[in-house]
Amino acid sequence: MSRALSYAERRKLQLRDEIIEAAFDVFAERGYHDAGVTDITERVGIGSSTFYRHFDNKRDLLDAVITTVIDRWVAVLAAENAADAAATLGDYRAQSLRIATALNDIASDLRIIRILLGQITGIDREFEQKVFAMFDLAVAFEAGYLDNGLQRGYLRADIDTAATARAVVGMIFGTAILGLNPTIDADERTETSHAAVQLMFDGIAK
Amino acid sequence: MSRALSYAERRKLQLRDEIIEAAFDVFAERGYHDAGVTDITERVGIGSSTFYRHFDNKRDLLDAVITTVIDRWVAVLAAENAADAAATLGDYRAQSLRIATALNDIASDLRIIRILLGQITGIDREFEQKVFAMFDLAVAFEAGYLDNGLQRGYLRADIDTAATARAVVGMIFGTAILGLNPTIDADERTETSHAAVQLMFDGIAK
Amino acid sequence: MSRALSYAERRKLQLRDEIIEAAFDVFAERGYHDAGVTDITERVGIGSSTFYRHFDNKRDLLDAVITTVIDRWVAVLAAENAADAAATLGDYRAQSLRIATALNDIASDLRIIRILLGQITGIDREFEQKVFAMFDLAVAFEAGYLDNGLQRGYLRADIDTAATARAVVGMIFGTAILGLNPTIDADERTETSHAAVQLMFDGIAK
Amino acid sequence: MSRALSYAERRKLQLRDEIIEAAFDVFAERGYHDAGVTDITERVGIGSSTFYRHFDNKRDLLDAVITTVIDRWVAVLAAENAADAAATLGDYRAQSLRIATALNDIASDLRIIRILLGQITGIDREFEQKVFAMFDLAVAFEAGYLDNGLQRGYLRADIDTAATARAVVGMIFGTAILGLNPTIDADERTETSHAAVQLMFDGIAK
DNA sequence: TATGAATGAGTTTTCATTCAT
DNA sequence: TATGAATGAAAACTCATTCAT
Repeated sequence: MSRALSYAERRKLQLRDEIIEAAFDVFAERGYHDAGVTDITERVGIGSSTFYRHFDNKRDLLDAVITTVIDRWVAVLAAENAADAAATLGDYRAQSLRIATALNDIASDLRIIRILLGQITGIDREFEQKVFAMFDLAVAFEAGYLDNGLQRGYLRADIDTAATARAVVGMIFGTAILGLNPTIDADERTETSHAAVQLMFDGIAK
Repeated sequence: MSRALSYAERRKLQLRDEIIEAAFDVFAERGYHDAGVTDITERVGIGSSTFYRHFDNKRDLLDAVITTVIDRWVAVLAAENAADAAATLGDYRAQSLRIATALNDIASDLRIIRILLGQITGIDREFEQKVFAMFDLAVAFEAGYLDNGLQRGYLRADIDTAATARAVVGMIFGTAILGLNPTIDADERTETSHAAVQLMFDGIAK
Repeated sequence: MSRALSYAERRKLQLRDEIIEAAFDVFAERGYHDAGVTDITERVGIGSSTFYRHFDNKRDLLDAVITTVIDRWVAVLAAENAADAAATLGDYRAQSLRIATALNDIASDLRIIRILLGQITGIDREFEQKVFAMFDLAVAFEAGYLDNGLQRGYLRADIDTAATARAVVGMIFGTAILGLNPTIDADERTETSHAAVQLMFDGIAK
Repeated sequence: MSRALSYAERRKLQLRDEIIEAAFDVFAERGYHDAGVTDITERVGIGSSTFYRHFDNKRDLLDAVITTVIDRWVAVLAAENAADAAATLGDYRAQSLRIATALNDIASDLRIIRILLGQITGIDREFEQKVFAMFDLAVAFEAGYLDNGLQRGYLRADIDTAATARAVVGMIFGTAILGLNPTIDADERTETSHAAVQLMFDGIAK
């Protein structure tokens, strides 16, 4: 049983969170490489070396940032984690819309997309692997849903669930990246999200 | 009529191309920021300053690289530029498969995806804009195809062509990014591509 | 009323001054171009990048150096700034000797002459302009003295005060440059200074 | 007896002179350090390595330039080399005016002043020594004239000829440097020159 | 012989991280 | 504990000089 945190300890955790929050801004605005540690500490209003009481180094901060983000994504997926929850096509469509909406909410914080999806290959291999692991997880979830739908018989029998799961997940993250384009506004992002769900279920053919 | 190039001029262009080719490797392997100019010149087997006879600076080289790439992508799209070419759903499906296959061929050079899609927000705003402009172009093409299909009457009347075009293009580039994952092999990438086309036309619903 | 400086602020200003002082040595010994930033930081005993906490760049340091010097020169001239102070030829001769002695004292720090007069056209146009502006100021002062002497009637009526002022100022700085010659010792510099004053007032004709 | 030069030899010497002439422009405009070898070769219209057929290196070219200049200065002084030529004050004054005019003519080519007097301490010790040697020579000449005048009895008996010679030579070169100031025009330079001669003989006192 | 492409040593400058206060 | 001054390693870039054609 963990004892209650002392004031100082709570204060420390809070400052850590403030740093992470500032890092969201700065990493998103300038990109990881261009973002200076002092850019972040100045935004928080602390001295630059205080940063090192909370993180080992700049790379460590990025880890904290993406862990926070990935946890949130995974939570959304996990909230719907009963792969066999959808008994009918209607259930599944409703579930998919819930997920799409939830993910869209997260993605509406464009900083996250900029940091996580915008520089996948621009940091280092470890970073890449983390993002790919998240992709894998999403694909596994999606494949589970599709397999369930096949078993239940409400999906086409001829779909390759693994490949289709990748296509669906690719569409989710791909549209999120397109949504970074400043020429696209929030409404258009929502419309795109809905179009993606319709595409997924019904396709475009008459 | 441009006169024939002298030997020296051809030699110069050839070296320029060798540098660009090496940059494909190095930028893809290490990312733009981590790639040193000397990493590239060493791979070509030239002195570091020779580089500067061919490019103004490292950033200028990246421009040459992405221009090369974007030109190739656009050429693929432009090769199918008759938006009204597809008279029937079958035509359109065939056309889409051709494009998907061509893009997949390009994307099979994973270096391109790593450089162009892997660090969109990690370089600078100008780089971002170039990639987004390419996305816009692809979306405009796709929307044209869809509008044609609507007019011809072989597509569902209820689709939002703009939003659907974004969903389709997002799927294309999104699956390309997923394809960077080393756990995915070339066959799986092809399967994903086919699944994407099927998804697009028929959806998953029975 | 400016509040007292904190210890850290004083420390910072002191280090800045130490860098400037080292720059006097190094710029004088090696010339601006040949002087490396590390030559200066090593002399101060600091790391090379510490320099950049105090100056924007090497050129900025030169500005600080010459500003310091020009301020000193101007202070000497300004200390005698009452152009109409000399009522008689004797007064004026005494005043001229005072100025000559004061300038000679400054010029005895040969580093100053080496930096300021030794590379007038060797840095950039901005540097040139600053030195020329200082010359102009000296000429204006001198012309003021001469005009006063004409009015008071103790100078030859036929002198062209503007041209003569340039000749006098040219002599001052010209002899300072000759004084850089290592074959000339301090005594000879003083003698030259006195000869210059005598020349100025009496000429050489019997 | 040197045999006549072949065409090729004459051509080579001519090109050498063209390079020197271009160097006058470029060294004067940009200063020695900022002047690139290619700036000079481009002005001549030759390839950069052709330069090295005529000069060992960039520094060697500067030597050729200043040797040319110093030779010209010395020729002017040597043209008047009979130190005992002036039998009367009038003779000497006339001689001084001739020298002043001749030097002024040379100095009207401001490039020379910019190169030779503008960066005395900005190149290296050898350059400095050459300029100082030229100063010494001029001082020795001037001291010879003054000694002659003393002996002949047409100059003040109380002048320190060595120190006065330095003052006079300092005035000559000092006013030449002031003349670089773009606010001073050719007429003013001539007036300054005359004022300097008058100052030298008569001083300013009534 | 003349060329200009290639060279690499050298310099300035940046920034994540450490340390003295 | 918090600070920010100090650090030094690293990297882009320049240019006098050489070399292959």
